[in-house]
Amino acid sequence: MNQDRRLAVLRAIVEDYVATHEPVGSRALVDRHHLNVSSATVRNDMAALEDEGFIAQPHTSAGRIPTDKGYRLFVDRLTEVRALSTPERRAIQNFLDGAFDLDEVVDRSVRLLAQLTKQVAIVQYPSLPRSSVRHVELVALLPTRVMVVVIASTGRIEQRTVELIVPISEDTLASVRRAINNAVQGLRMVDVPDAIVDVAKEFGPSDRPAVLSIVASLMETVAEQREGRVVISGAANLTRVPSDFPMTVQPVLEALEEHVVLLRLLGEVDASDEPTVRIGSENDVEQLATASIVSSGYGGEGQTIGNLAVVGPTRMDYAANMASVRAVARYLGRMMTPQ
Amino acid sequence: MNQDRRLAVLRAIVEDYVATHEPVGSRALVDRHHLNVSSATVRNDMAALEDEGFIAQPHTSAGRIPTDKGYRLFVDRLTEVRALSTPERRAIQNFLDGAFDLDEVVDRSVRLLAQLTKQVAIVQYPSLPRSSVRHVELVALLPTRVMVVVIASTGRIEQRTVELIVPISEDTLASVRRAINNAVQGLRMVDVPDAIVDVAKEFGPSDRPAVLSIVASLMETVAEQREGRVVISGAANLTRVPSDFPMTVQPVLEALEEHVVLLRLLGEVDASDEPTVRIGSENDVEQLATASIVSSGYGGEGQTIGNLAVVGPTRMDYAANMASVRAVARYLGRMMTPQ
DNA sequence: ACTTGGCACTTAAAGCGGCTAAGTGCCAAA
DNA sequence: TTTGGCACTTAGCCGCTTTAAGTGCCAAGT
Repeated sequence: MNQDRRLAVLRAIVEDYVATHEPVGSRALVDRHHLNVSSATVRNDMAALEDEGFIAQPHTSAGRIPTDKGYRLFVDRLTEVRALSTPERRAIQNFLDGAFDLDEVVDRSVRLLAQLTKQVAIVQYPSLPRSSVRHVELVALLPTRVMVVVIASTGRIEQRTVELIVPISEDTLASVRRAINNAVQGLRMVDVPDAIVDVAKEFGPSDRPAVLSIVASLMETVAEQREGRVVISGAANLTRVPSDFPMTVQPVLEALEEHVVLLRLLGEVDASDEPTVRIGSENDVEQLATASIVSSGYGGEGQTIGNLAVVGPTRMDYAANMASVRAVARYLGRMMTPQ
Repeated sequence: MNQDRRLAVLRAIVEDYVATHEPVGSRALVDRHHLNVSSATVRNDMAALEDEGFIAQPHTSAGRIPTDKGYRLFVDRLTEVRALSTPERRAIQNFLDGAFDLDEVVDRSVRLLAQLTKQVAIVQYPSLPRSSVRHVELVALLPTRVMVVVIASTGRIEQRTVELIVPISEDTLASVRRAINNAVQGLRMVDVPDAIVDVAKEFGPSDRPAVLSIVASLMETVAEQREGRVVISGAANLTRVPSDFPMTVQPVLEALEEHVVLLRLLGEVDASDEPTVRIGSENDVEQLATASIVSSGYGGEGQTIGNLAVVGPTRMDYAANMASVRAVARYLGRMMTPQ
C-alpha cells in the first residue's frame, strides 16, 4: 500500500473538489490527474483515506469530499504558499500607496483583500495598546474641561474629554502638555502609565488635582479595553456559490456582525509570520462551523499591532488565500510602522 | 363601484402580503378583514386594481401581490407613521446614552436601527462640511512637518499632515494656533476658508510661507470631498426570509459594498423631517430594484448633518420602519448638536 | 503483496402523470 | 352594484420509473 500515492489522491480530491464543488469519484480522478493507476486502485486508496477520516461520502453512492481533517492535512503537508507574482505585488503596493490617512489605508486594505481572495475579508484597526505614542495633545474646551487627544504612531487618534474639579490655566496646561510629551513620546502605549505616574509631582499643590485628573484620563485612554474596530468587506462573495444556500450563509453573516467574536478569532494567530489557518469545526464559533479562516498579524519586526483575515467556505483555495493574506499583511505592516 | 372599498382592499392586500409573504386571494381577504362584502365583490375590485396597475398576479390562478405602484399608493395614502411607544423611546434613549464617543454613537445607532426594523440599517457619519468647528490643533511632528487636527462639534476628528518648506518654531506655531482658533471656533466648516484666508497676514515674512501652507492644509481638510463614511449593520437580516433566494440577496449585498452609491442614495431625502421612502424600481440603482429604502436626515433644527436609512425587501412593514427611522434620526440628531 | 477488470448494488436526481387546492373570471339573478 | 354559482387554470405535491454516477468486493493477473 503506497503511502505517497494515497497523499497524492487526497491532494487531487481536495483540488478537484475546490474547483468543481462536487463530490469527486474515482473515475473522474484518474481522468483528470495522471495518476498511473486504475480507478479500482484509487477506490482502494479512497476507502483507506475514509477509514482514517480524511474524506467522506455525502451518501453511499456518491463521490468523496474532504473532511475538515482532510483539509488540515492538505494545508499542513501538501500546500506550498507560493509568493505572489511581481505584477501582483506591484498592484497591491500601488493601490495601498494611494491612501493618505489611516481610515483610508484600512479601508483599501480590506477591499483589496476581498477582491484578491474573492472571499469575505476582515481587517482590524491597529490596536492602540500595541502601538506607540507619537504625540499627546491637551485642548482646553472650557477652563474645567480638557480634551485629551492621543496620536499613535500608526496614525490612529483616540480622544476623550475630562472634567476638572478646579479650573486650569492655559499656561499650566502648556506645561503639562510639555511634561507629558517629554515623558511618553515614542514609548509603547503599554509603558505609558509607568512613565507618567510621576508627572503630577512636578506641579504645585494648587494645580495638582487637575493634573492628576488629566494623567488618569490619559492612562484610561491608552489602556482602552475595546481592542478596537474591525472592518469587513466582500460579504457579497458569500453568495457567489449558488450551492447549499441560506443554511450556510445566514450564520456566517450573523457571526460577521459580532465584532467582539471576530476580534477574538483574529487574535488567535500563530506567532510565526506565516498565515494561520483554522478549518471548519477547528474554529470554536459554532456559526462558522462550515467556514475556514485564514488569518495573520501585521506590524513591523515581530511586533504585531493588528490582525487581518479572510473567511470563506472550507472548500476554499487555501494556497491562494494564504498568499494574499500574507502579502497584504506585509504591506499593511510596512505602512503602519516606519516614517 | 365603491372607491373607498377599493382602497381598503388594497390596504388589506398589502398588509396580508407583508405578513404572510404569500399571494393573497379574495377568499382569505374577506375572512381575515371584516369587509362586509362577498369574495366575488372583492374579486371585482381586484380586477379593477389590477387594471390600474396597483396589484398583479404571479400566475393566472394565484392570488394577488402589490406592485411597486401599489406600495406607493399605500405609503402615500394609507399609512399613518405612528409614534413609538414611550417604553420603546426610553429604550432607544438609554441605549444611545451609553455611548461616549462618536464612533460608538454611530455604531450603536446602526445596530439599534437594524434590530428595531429587522432590516439592513445604514448610518452615515456626520458630514464634516455641514458641521461646525470645536477646535483646531497644530502639532509639530518635526520642525518641518505639522499635523493639522480639526475637532468638529459632532466629535468627529479629521487630521492631515503637511510638509513645510521652511521650519517653524514652537512659539510661532502657538501663535498660529491661537490666531486660527480665534478666527474659526464655532463657525460652520463651510465658512472656515473665508475666515482664515487672512491669518497669514498677521505674520512676518519669514514665517509667512509656513503659515500659508498650514492654512491651505486646513482649508483642504474642511472642504473634504469624500462625503464620509457609512456604517452598515444587519446584513444577516437579508437572509431571514427563505424566499426567492440568491437572486435577490446577492445584488443587494453588492450594492451595500458600494459606499459611494449608498451615499448618493442617502443624500436623496426630502427636506421635510418625515422619512423618505423609495420603493423598488423608483430607486435608480438597478441592484436594488427589489428593495425599498426608508431614509431620513438627522441633525438639529432643520440643519441636516447626516443621513440614515434602512434597506429591505419591497414587502416590508413600511409604517413600522418609518417610525423607527424617524425615532433614531431624532435621537441621533439630538446627540450630535447641543453641548 | 498490489493492482486490476468485472459486476452487482445503492442512491440521488430527473422525468412523468395524475391529483388537489387555491384561486380566478364571468354570468345570470337579486 | 352585489352576489352565488360554476367552469376553468395552474402550481405544487405525490408516487412511480428510469438513469447516471459511483461504490465495494471478488477473483484473476502481475
